[in-house]
Amino acid sequence: MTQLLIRTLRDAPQDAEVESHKLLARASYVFRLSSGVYNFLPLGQRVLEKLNAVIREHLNEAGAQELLMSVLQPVDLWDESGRSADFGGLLPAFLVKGRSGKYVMGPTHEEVATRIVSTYAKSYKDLPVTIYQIQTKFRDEARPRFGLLRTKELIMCDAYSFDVSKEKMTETYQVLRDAYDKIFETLELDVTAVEAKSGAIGGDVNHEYMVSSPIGEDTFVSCSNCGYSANTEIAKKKSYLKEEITVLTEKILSSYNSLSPQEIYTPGSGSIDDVSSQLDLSDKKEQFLKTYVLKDIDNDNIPVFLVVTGDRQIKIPDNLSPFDKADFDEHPSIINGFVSPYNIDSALKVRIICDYEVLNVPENGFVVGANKAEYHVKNVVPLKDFAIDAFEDIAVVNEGDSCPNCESPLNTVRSVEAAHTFQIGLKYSTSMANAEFLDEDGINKPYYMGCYGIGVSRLIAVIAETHHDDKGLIWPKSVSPFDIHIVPLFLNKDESVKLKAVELYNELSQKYDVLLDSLMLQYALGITSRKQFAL
RNA sequence: CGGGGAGUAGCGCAGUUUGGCUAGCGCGCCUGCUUUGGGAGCAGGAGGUCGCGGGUUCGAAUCCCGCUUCCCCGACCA
Repeated sequence: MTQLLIRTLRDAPQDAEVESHKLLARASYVFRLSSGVYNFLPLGQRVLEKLNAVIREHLNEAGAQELLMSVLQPVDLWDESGRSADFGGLLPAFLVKGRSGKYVMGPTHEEVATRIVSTYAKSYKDLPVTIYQIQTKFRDEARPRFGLLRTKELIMCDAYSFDVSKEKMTETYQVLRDAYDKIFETLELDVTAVEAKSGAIGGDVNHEYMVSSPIGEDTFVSCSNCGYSANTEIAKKKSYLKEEITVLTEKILSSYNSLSPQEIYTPGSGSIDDVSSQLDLSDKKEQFLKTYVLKDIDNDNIPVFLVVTGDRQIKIPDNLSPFDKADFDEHPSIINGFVSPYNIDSALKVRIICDYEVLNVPENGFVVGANKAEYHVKNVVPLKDFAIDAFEDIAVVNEGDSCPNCESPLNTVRSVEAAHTFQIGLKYSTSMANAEFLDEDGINKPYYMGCYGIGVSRLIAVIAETHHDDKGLIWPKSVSPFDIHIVPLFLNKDESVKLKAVELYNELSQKYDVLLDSLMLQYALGITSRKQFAL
């Protein structure tokens, strides 16, 4: 007989906003101790263990070996790989100062994994090797939110592969991705693997495993025709060839001769939203040009204007960094809020890059900033009224844009990132000491690495988010805390009921996870739903 | 870090504007009796530094000052 620590709530805690958090809190799966810090109650722990079992099964099948790395990692290790700097002085990690030495509470384990494998796998005969662990990670999130979806302390399954060559790394990568596919299939989650930004992990090829959800923090695009899919952070849209640009340029230059730029007074309107509503054109933001001011950190910090149509946002290229206040102070002719590629101060050295969409000039030209406080300019035609140094695909893809491969319209899907896999190549093996193996030709070579992460605690929220109805949670069979719930009735009237219930429990629990409910023996069936784990 | 909202019993809330009886209500919890096919009824009961500190006042959940925690939007996001 069980005495499960459960206290279901009719009302969700006031601080629970998203459905998964409400359901998991109301049904006693998780308990929030502090912002972004969650505790798993007995029911939640059972789900976690089931999830882990699914993950282990498929990773083991893929030849990965489970181990357990330390939470504490010496800061020296991060200095060695160069990532203390990447992470802005380790700010996003929790720092711990011991009696001797400084540590981070592991936000991720590439360095440790590299150190371990490079100690034990020194010969090409030892490779490939893939290690993994399921462990709590610590990330000092600027803003934890959405319940278990973004937390400071999270449970993750992270795997690291080590190969002798790029080709072998690619093969291993595929093996692990196949395992991931099986894991998500078992969990009854509909995931889409998309191309994504590698961020501070590093490497070129990487995939995010996205689960469609209206509360997702990410958006990816997908092409139903050719299958192209990518996170909007890096997604491409149709680009134009040089010849096409030439043709369009000539067309623009010959078609807009009657237009001439005209200054308009737009007090207080320093954003596209403001100015478009002031001009009564808030549903026609594509007729505006938005200019982002950045600096080229590889090239003497010269200003770069990224120009997109007003309905779009930009993807910031790696070599550019946004202007801060000091930068604006240094360039007084660049007026924040009214910046424009038109009528630039002649003394200013600036590079102007336009998105391809800027070639789609509206009938009356664009409305742009005037490079003068409180003013904009209308009837401005690119190429005619201002010069452009280059056209590039710098705008974030919008719904309906053309696919870069097949030009079909792209869909955008809001989503939650459930997992992320990376081919990181030589990043750690070349930056860290002795991260080499002896190859069959007698030469020491760096490992080709891959890294793979599944957000285990986040998955619980993702599953809850996608597997429920208006009455409560409906777990996939593979992770349900119990398979069978026995509720004996009329216990106090008939002793044989109890005997029978126990007998049934003993029999069924040979093969299933059974909950024999002793907490409500004197109650009618009606009240049992009070303690249903599905709530 | 910028903007907005909130903190009163385990959970959800009222009371605060206009200071004044012993700080209330629903759910949950405990005891007893009754009830037994869809979140039981009746009776009795336990449980509160009104987020924290200071101030004003005869008197503060309520007014003033400071702090703190939590949530949301944004920035950020390995």
